[in-house]
Amino acid sequence: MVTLKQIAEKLGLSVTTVSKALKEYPDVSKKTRKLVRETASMLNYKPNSFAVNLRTRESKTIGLIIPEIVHHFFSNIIKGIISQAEKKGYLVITLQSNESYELEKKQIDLLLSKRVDGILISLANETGDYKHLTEIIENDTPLVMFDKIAKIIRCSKVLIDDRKAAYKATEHLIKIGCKRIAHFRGPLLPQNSIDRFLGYKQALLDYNIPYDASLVYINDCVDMSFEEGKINARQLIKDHKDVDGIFINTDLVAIGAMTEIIKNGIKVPEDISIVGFSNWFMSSVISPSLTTINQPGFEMGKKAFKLLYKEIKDIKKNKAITYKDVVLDTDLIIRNSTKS
Amino acid sequence: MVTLKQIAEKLGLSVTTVSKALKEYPDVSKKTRKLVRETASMLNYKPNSFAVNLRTRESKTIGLIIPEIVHHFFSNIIKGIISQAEKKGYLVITLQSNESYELEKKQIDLLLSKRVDGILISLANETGDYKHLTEIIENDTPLVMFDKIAKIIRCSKVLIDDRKAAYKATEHLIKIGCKRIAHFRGPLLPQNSIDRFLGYKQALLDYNIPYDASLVYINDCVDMSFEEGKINARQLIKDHKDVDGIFINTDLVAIGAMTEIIKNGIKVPEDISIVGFSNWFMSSVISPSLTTINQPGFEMGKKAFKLLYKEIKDIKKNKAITYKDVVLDTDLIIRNSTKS
DNA sequence: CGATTTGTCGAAAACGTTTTCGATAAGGAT
DNA sequence: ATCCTTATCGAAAACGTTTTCGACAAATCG
Repeated sequence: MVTLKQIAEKLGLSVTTVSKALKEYPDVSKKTRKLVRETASMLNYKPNSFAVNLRTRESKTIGLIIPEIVHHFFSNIIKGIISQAEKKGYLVITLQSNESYELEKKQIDLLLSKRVDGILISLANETGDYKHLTEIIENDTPLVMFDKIAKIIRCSKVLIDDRKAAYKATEHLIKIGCKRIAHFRGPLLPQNSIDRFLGYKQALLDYNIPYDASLVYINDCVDMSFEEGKINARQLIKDHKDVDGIFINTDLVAIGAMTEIIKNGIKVPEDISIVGFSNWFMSSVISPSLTTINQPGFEMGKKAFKLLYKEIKDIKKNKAITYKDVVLDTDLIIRNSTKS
Repeated sequence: MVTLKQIAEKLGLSVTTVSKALKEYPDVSKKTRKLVRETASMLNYKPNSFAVNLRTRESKTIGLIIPEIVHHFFSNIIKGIISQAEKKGYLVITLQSNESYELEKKQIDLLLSKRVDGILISLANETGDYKHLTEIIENDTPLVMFDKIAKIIRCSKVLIDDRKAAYKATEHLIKIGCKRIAHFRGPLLPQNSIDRFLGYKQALLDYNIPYDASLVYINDCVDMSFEEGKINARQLIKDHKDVDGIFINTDLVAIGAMTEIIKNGIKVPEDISIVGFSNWFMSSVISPSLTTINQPGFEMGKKAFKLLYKEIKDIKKNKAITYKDVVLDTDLIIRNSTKS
């Protein structure tokens, strides 16, 4: 590996001058600059980033912690983050918390000890304690949370308006004539679940439909799976013969529920209309195609990185950083699982 | 940030001794070791990884280049890689080539200049020239290719037996009684396409079914999309009224084709049986569910990292590295898009 | 012509580790 | 007493950059 020193010796210059020549310093003549440039590219010189990191105290690398990589929404976010980071010359170290609080903690420690320039995180469902997050901030490492956030933590956040989205979804069911609308809300803890539930409830309220707690199905297992949808659907069919609409937390669960419902001879959307959440690709492909809420994953990733980038720059300039909450809007995508 | 020097001064020791005490060197007394340990953890000391990297010439970080992140198979691979890397104390920098040769080249440059300890790559479809790959090897950076590989390059590879898998798929169609079997092979270049095509052809040969080139549909656009399947299917229906089976390069395309076929009043699997490739999650969920080939993405990722890890260790010990080709087996998953 | 500015360069410190090689003292053996 | 081992520590070099500060010559100015 060729170093500055080698170039310097070859040209009879000092390391200082060579370094300066390569970085547009004004106090080196055009002639030597050209000379240095040429031999550097001739020898295929690449600055040793370890040394640069040590000297400049930054690594041009950020950390990303996500609950689950194999997930249409999240992988879109990852893609958005990486694409934006690359534009600004940053690399992304990705870790998966597997929805585990313990892992999340360990991984934050790992990233901090690697001295990444900033951290992007979407919280695990399990996470209820935030000491590990405040540790990031105390470490003066910029932090931006997205999607699964903790409201208490003082940092920038980018999220979608789950409440509004759930409201839209439920409102749609109401407007097409549903009277008894169930809700599969998934786990209890995460803010997303709560907000979606609140949106659902608000819509019922606004349209004078009585709220019935027995129509809300909770699943506290960690992963929101296809099976979960089936189980809930089976239970729902048994419990409530009169349900004519369901708003479901996730497309995957919705698809599970829909297949189970259809298997039981109930027609979708004629007997029961279903609205999902996330707009997974497959939702447009199954039959009947699923009415759902589109979450802009790619945009969310891009935005999250942009916020982080700004904080990194601000911290370097010793400017006070201002925390922003960015709320991305969602679209209701009407397909064939809801009657028209 | 607390450094070795600060601990040393606080205890009236030298930096050397502190460093040794923290790393189980034998020439430091148990008493001082304990003392150093305690104050280090009290002060929340974390070694500056920039300095460690510079000194030890390794970053405990590897690079990963993948054509497309938002993809069930690939994101499973990523997950496998990251999970295995984490076990060994390695972090993963992920980049996406977007199926572009130029980007791929740039990203390899980026990773090399970051001095990652090794590189894992799945080639872009566009890539036909391999100079950037040999550059990695000349750089003494371990390289392992997976899935989309270049046979000529001397490095370890992990791949699935596309040929055998395609053979299995085609054989299945033959055994259930199909006589005129079409093949949507996707783009021309990548080895996967070629091998799958060869497997298809071999199966026909072995079962004495004449090969008809007009039954093979090629798509040279870069992304294998849902639309592509529809277009091909439309063409196929027009060209050949007698086709009773299709083996399709990718589940996504297969699903596109299937919806188009059904839309045209042709019954699946009664009139035409369809076999896909990849076992995307959604394939089990659509109706009719899709018979397909299961690609073990997670295992592939794990295996790829394991190979890379071994090479990294061997290079450090100056041991000669031996290149391995690992072939992972696939399963035919029979569902409802093929008659029984 | 002396004084000052401008244009080029290099010495040296610093970033925080790791590791080699001695140094010293204490203890044991002879 | 001398010699050798053993245990414990530290000085110093090295990794390869970046950046500050000063040195020197040449050019400009009054």
